[in-house]
Amino acid sequence: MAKVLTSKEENYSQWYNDLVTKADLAENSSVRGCMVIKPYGYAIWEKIQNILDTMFKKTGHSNAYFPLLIPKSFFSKEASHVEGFAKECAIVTHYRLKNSPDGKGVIVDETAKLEEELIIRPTSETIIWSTYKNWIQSYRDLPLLINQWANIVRWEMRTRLFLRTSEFLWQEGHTAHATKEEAIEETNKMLNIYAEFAEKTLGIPVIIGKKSDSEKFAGAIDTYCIEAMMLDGKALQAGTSHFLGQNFAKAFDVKFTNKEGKLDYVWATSWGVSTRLIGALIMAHSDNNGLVLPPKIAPIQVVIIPIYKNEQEHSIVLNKCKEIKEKLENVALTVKLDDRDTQKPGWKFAEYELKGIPIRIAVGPKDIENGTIEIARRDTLEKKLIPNDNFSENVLKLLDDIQQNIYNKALKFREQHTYKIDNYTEFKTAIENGGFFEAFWDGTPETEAKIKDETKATIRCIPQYSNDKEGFCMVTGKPSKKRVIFARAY
RNA sequence: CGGGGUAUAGCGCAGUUGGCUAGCGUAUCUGCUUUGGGAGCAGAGGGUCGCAAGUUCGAGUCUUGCUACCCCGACCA
Repeated sequence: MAKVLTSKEENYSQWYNDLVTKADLAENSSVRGCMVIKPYGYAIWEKIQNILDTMFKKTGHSNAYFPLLIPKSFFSKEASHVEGFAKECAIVTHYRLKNSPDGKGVIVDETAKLEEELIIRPTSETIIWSTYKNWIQSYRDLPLLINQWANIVRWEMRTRLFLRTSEFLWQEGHTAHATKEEAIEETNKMLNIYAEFAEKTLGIPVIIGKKSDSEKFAGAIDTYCIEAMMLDGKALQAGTSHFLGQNFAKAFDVKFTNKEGKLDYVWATSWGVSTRLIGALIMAHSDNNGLVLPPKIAPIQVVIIPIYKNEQEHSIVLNKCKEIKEKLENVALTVKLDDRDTQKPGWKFAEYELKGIPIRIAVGPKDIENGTIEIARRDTLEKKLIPNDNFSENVLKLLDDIQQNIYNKALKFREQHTYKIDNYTEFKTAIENGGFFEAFWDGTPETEAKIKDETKATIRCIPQYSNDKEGFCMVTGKPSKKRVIFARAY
């Protein structure tokens, strides 16, 4: 087979870039740092949207849409929020262009300067909370459970397709509650939804935990996250959920009358996942032949390729393929029949492997004669012949197997690259090869900064679930309540 | 914003001490043969050599300036 991808052993980042472009997921645009998401990549995003959206609706959330542009003054209302985002905001200053005097193109019309400059949203807390102020008066208006699917802009220094781009797509949930407990419960609920989605649908095992103060969202009391391990041993934050306390309610004066008739500030949460999940999907499962997609997220689950020598064989084989397609569609699978005669079967095999289609079915004259079909699975690259009657059940079962196998493989990989470590000198060496390191930390920002400075590793999260006893910080030797996860991260 | 690199056909690249008609692979188009793992042969089309100025009889090649992009840092989901 012709080699189209750089192997991931040879150059991991190049492998990733090759994969994204060759599998036709996305490409760089003429705007620096912004990507064009191509139809196949966007189809994956649509699957992510559909499945998550259903989960949000089931838990009582509704979608709404807030503006792209936010008055600059809104930003200064919550101190740590401004500080966190100020350095990466795009600003709209004018509203009109005019013909350039030299006749070459257009220039900004300086007379059309905005009274108040507008910020292109890097996140929507401020515009949303300024709106919620008018929506909430009484405990009867609560909880307010809103989500929006949107694009946002953060002016990034260095970008990579899906993992970090200046503009990206995401969903952001913003909820308001009458009590602290209820808001905390919401924060956890959404975090668990993300974890379930990552594991069950994307086949990516995640560690659920809490961020240290330095990694916290600007404006949050607590930030929780799910962290996944990529195939190079680096960590990727796959979703976040924030308990915002009353910070934004106070900043935007959102008060309600409680059951006792007293005025109080509401309690808030926000939570989000982005197109970065597509990057996670790629780097969690793929191999040197291309993308490997879990069946539940694959835009096409089964591809059928007819094989024939002449027109007569073609019509017989094609009829069989159509019959197979129909049967599989009857059991709710998404199936593509690739009957193009402009490409040869071998070319198609390689192409659909590159694109990560979970199952490939090939039908040729020999199969018709023997009453079989050839079925190949993408995750293991195994091929086998199965009887051509009653194959639907086989296919369904195989898809389940693939989904499970992809998850198991990723989990095993993470376990093999997760280490308990108590000695900082050993840590400094070991971190070079990637992986997650469970280590005791004294809980101080100083120690955290020292480790980051010396090793580029950060605390990915303080895990929610662990059965560790207390110990001593690997750097300072001070007492520590539990182990935290250190890793280098995307 | 620092340090390094690149810019030649859609994509990936070569082009020597300046030398006359700018080439290779791949993709594209046409025809024939092929079709169970990225087909073969024959032919064809496709270029402001990043932009601007300079040196020269002559510049893809040398000089200067500019611009864009990539990689490594700082910043970040």
